[in-house]
Amino acid sequence: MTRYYSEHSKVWVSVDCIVFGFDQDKLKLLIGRRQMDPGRGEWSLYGGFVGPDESLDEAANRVLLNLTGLKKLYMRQVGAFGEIDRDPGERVISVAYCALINVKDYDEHLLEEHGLQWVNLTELPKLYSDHNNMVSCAMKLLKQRIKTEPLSVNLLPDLFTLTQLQHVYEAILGDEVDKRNFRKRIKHMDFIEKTDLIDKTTSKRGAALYRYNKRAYKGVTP
Amino acid sequence: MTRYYSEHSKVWVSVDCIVFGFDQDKLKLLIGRRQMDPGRGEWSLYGGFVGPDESLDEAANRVLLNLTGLKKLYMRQVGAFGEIDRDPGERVISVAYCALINVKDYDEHLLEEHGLQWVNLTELPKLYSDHNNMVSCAMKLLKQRIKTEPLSVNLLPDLFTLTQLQHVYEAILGDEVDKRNFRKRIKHMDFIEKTDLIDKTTSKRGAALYRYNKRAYKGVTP
DNA sequence: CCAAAAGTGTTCCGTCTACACCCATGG
DNA sequence: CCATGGGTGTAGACGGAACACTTTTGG
Repeated sequence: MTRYYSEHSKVWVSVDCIVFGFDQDKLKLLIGRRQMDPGRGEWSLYGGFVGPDESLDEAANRVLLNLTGLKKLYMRQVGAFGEIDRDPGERVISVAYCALINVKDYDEHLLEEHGLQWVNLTELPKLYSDHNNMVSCAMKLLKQRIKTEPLSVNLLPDLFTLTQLQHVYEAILGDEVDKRNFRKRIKHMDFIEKTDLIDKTTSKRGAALYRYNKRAYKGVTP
Repeated sequence: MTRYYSEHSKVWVSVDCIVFGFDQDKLKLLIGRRQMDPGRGEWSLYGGFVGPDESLDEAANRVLLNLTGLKKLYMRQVGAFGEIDRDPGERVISVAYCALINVKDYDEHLLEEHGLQWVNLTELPKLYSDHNNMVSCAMKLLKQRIKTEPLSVNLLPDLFTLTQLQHVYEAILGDEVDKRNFRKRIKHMDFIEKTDLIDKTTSKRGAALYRYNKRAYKGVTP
């Protein structure tokens, strides 16, 4: 089995998932209390070791499926983190992935089952190991990508109002956006289409519901 | 030693270096014939395994130092590549790094010593494993970053003419750039400063030499 | 009838783009 | 004196930013 590279040493490789959600006009992060040593009880991203028979992407998908019950999430690699002492226990290299999900899709009882919480990104506690660093790298990516990719729809239900969509932009960019300019920009995006449906829950007048049309998206997928 | 994670399996982790150079108005890549099995003799990026006592960045720096004799190169992580069968020999996860160097700084006899060649990026052969894929990921990054970072100066000598600089942009973007607009843009960049020196080797009239002023660079360093 | 959110256009300014000619000089 | 690469300015297009009022209706 060890035919070629046996003189070199192996290391543990893990994946850590940065799961962003959106609720109450805020960006949230899914974190939990670490359930193993070392660092048991510390706030931490959810992760897992990469097995011998799965690729990095597969490992990340497995962890995310386990965590959310959802397949086919929006998921992107953030990067590899390999400082020698990043993990207090052993030498572990970790590849961070970020995922975007709609908090409402998230099965509430999974929170308890895994001891997880949605926390506001602005109120993030100190996390285990270098996880805070991973989160800020992921945020940088997000801010860049939201300009070119229709990321935002991954954080919303299938049908959403333009006001909701605007709140997602504002939460990611950390800045206010002009409503009229925003709506003008959205009009030019073919992959966000108006439906005939109206949402009456948030206002007396009612707001038009929009939908993401994946097929119409002709963007770069880097 | 194996205190915490012993029930999980380890994998080999390597770093692969995508070394870009610039010469004769073309972007070049440093590749060599692979000197070990499997794949001995195939064109390949230069890489190495990550040792137990070095971080990923340290491993990449070690490989690059070994390869170029140069420290303090411009170097950035491209990403982790972890398909299960990406390496024909064994399961190896590789983290790709890209570096930019000035071909003229490169010690020619290292080429022979390592069996390396500078090849035009446009004439890249099939490389070992998924190295072609790594190269195209690195190119994408480069194209993005050249818009916000003064990457280009890493590919040139300490003193350079604006025409040379323009050729670097053109090579990276793969497109022609208008000379007047380009020079206008450069004027606004404080970190590229004119010197009193004149280069007479490329034209009869002579061209002003410019220099990169690192201290004046107040950009994002992501 | 009024509070609360939805919806809608215009103007201005800065940035990017297209474009063509003169300059200096070595050979 | 001429071929070669170096160097310069202006006008129009385009996109982003600032900005305020009307509409609808549940309570």
